[in-house]
Amino acid sequence: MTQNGNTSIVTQAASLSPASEGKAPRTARGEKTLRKILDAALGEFGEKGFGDSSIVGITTRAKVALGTFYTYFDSKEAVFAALVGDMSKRVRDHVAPALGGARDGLDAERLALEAYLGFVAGHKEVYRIIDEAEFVDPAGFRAHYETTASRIAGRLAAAAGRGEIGGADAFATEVRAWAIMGMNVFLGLRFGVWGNEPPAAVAAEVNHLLRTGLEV
Amino acid sequence: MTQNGNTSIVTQAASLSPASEGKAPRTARGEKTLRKILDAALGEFGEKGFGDSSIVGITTRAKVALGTFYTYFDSKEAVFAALVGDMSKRVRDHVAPALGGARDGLDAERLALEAYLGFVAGHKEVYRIIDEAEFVDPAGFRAHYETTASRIAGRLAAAAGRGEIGGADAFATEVRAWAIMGMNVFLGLRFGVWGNEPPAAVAAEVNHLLRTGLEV
DNA sequence: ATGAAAGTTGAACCAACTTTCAACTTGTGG
DNA sequence: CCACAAGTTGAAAGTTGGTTCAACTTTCAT
Repeated sequence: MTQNGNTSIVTQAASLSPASEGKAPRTARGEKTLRKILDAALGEFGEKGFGDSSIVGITTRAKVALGTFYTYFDSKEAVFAALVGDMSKRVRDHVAPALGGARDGLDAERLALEAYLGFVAGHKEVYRIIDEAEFVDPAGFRAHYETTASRIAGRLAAAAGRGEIGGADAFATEVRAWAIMGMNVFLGLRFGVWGNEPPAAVAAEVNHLLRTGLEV
Repeated sequence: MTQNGNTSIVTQAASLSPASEGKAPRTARGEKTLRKILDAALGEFGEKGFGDSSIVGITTRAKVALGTFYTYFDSKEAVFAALVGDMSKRVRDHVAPALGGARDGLDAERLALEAYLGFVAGHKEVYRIIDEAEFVDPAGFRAHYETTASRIAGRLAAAAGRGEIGGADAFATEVRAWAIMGMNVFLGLRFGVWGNEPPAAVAAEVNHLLRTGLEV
């Protein structure tokens, strides 16, 4: 339940290996070790949270010596920050392709929520890392949500441009974007992390709300 | 900016002094000390976050000896949990009265958001404590949001009963409630904690969305 | 007034981590 | 095939901060 079958979620994140300043691996061996550490860190942080995690815990999981950790990172905070970046990208990369078959702007939001809920259910650790970033890596946290909100706002503006939804100035658009993002995140917590209700059902209900509102 | 003028937000929370099991104060003096510790803890946690806070930091702020802390609490986690309970109640107590003059069910939600935004702007520490509870006091965190969601769901059900909004089964009502709550929390972060846009403007925009949706 | 209960104090103890480092191993380019 | 750079190792030093406790002070009921 805690971990997904795939051992290396980080590995999939291709080239980007954001180690600490001036600590990038220079050989294939080093790169492999760095990945092992990142994977282990994801597991450790996801399971225990930042506070109860330790570097020994990470290196033990990664099956490398304690000192090796410092070859790639300056501190516990640094690995965490690296992970936040990776996870942020990972969520984006999972949701983006789902928008392809959208019939209109609001359908895109429905698909986005559905994809997000599915992702969260399968990767609770990722949800947790991003949430905890508020306290461990505030800059990364803020960057993640501001980027996400901008993306939503962009979609809304496009839909407004196509005459699908009511137009709005910059302020109203930002309010709408943050509202939608907040909905998504909390629905992810309730129906993805805590419960496991079918994403499509949740997304459908939300889409109805988004389209026509609640008033009779 | 960090702290509000009022020294003792906890003090206002009247009687409830949720110290650790079997550690309730039995005299007036003890009660006063407990309040000093709770106030200091709120300041410490709100400023530094749980991880960077220390019990020495708390007792220093409270101007009591280190050992005194353990007269009322079993651990750092225990004070935090006590605070989460207090803060949860505090938010509720600030929002509830604002609903009084609502014209209808959805107007109540508008007023609730407006009151919440105002509260958050003035008490960023409270927002932070509740958010960090996800990792320090998961049970308290969950209780807070489940309670809040139930309250919103109750209001929606009542509005539906009065024929103001479209009816919905239990599932749909819960989805709606969590969606509204998520919106509120994220708007609180963006426009209350990070920015300070006028609550009324934000709430008005959201209410429009909630009433008639985005579709033209 | 008085003694038992409640509360306060802070030095000292201790467990848990982070971080460093000098020796050792592996891989690779010339 | 050799030499040097890159990477790895884990014991040990160093730090931090939570928790304990026995002595001391204050409160309050009788």
